[in-house]
Amino acid sequence: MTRSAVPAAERRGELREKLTQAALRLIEAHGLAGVKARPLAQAAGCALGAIYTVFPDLDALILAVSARTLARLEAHLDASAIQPAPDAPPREAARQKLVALALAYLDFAYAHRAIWRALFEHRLSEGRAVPEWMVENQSRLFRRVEALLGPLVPRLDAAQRALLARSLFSAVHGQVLLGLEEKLGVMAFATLREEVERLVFATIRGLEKEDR
Amino acid sequence: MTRSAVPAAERRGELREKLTQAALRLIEAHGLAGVKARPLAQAAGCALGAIYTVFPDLDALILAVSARTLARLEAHLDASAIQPAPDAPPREAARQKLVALALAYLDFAYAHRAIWRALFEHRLSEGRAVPEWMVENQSRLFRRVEALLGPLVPRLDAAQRALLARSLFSAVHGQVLLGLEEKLGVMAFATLREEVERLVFATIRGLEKEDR
DNA sequence: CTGAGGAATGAACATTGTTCAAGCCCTTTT
DNA sequence: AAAAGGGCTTGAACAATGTTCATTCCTCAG
Repeated sequence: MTRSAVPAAERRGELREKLTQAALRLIEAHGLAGVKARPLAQAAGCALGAIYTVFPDLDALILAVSARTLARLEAHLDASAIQPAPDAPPREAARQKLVALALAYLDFAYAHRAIWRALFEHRLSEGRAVPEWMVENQSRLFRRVEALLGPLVPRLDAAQRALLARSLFSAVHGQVLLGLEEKLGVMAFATLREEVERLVFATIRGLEKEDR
Repeated sequence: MTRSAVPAAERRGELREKLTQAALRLIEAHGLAGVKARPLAQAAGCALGAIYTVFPDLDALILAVSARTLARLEAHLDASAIQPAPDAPPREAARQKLVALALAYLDFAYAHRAIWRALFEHRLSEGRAVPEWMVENQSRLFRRVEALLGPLVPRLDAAQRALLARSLFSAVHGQVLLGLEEKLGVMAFATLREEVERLVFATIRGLEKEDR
């Protein structure tokens, strides 16, 4: 049995951490395509082969970065949650919270463009399954929206609300995605922010009207 | 000067065509990552180096496929346009057309998943500009939406309508994107179709209400 | 018929991710 | 203290890939 001053398990953990950080910085600097084995090893100060002692392959490393990004995103959404006036009617409170959630999502994507993009750009090599903890993490985002829909569309049952939450999230995601894409022509961030707010609000109004 | 039975220019054109078709089939079979130089040459029945006599690199070839995909998409949208009852009020006609447009977009994406995805997955290597004909092609899609917004939000000026069209397109795009993504859990196509219809309709209603 | 010019070819190169035989270092044993 | 054992680390080597370019082959004017 080993009993060195620094246990093997801890050293492995440190290496994992250093590699994850290095990958994160590489993504921020050069996008997903910038994550290459040799620069990674260099940045983490380890041997080329050492990468493969803590990750089965680079895909797994990128997944680790994605997990961290999702955690950061959730923290950001929590921090950005607003507290409507206590005497506001529940409907109005839910509306405000929903708009604030969408804007917080946009803000995060804007502030951390590169790693946010990596979250969605990264496609696993053909035939590899997405780990279920990743699916679970994504579902949590949908559930945030779902929780706010109750007061707005009380006529819908839980299953329909879940679908609607997913749709709403997707719609906002699409706006953020194309809005931040330089490819389609630049758009001032402030303008994009207004557009997201406008569309979310309009959609809520429309949904409420139908539900009534 | 050359004057062979088959002029050089024509042979080049044929090769371009064969390579584009081969790339298209490869994308359909294995996604963007399936577009590799050697299989391409094999499929097109040409030498490896021949690829580089008609395309500067594989990126350009993929762009050629994308151009074709966009053309197909536009043709599909044209073919799917509906003609509302002639006595329907303009507002109602525009609503129906807008919903039909969104559904046609979804249908195309579903029917040609692989090449549709390729349209958006493909990122140019760092620092390369998107050709402006590509930007122009994308803008045409936005303008389709824009044209239908007139009767629905008459209070908005042209610039605001353009922004709104972009937002609407993005929202539908997001729904289609995440809806077809197996990653986030499967969703029956019929359900997705209903969801798109529901959200577009709700959004229109909400927008009209605000505009009134 | 011939040779010059240009076009096509695929071997060779550069850059990747990934593997694994070899060596190093730490622990245990004598 | 020395040596044997064994797991961990290492980076050279391999396979796959995009791209280039010296060579080859073809075409056709003379």
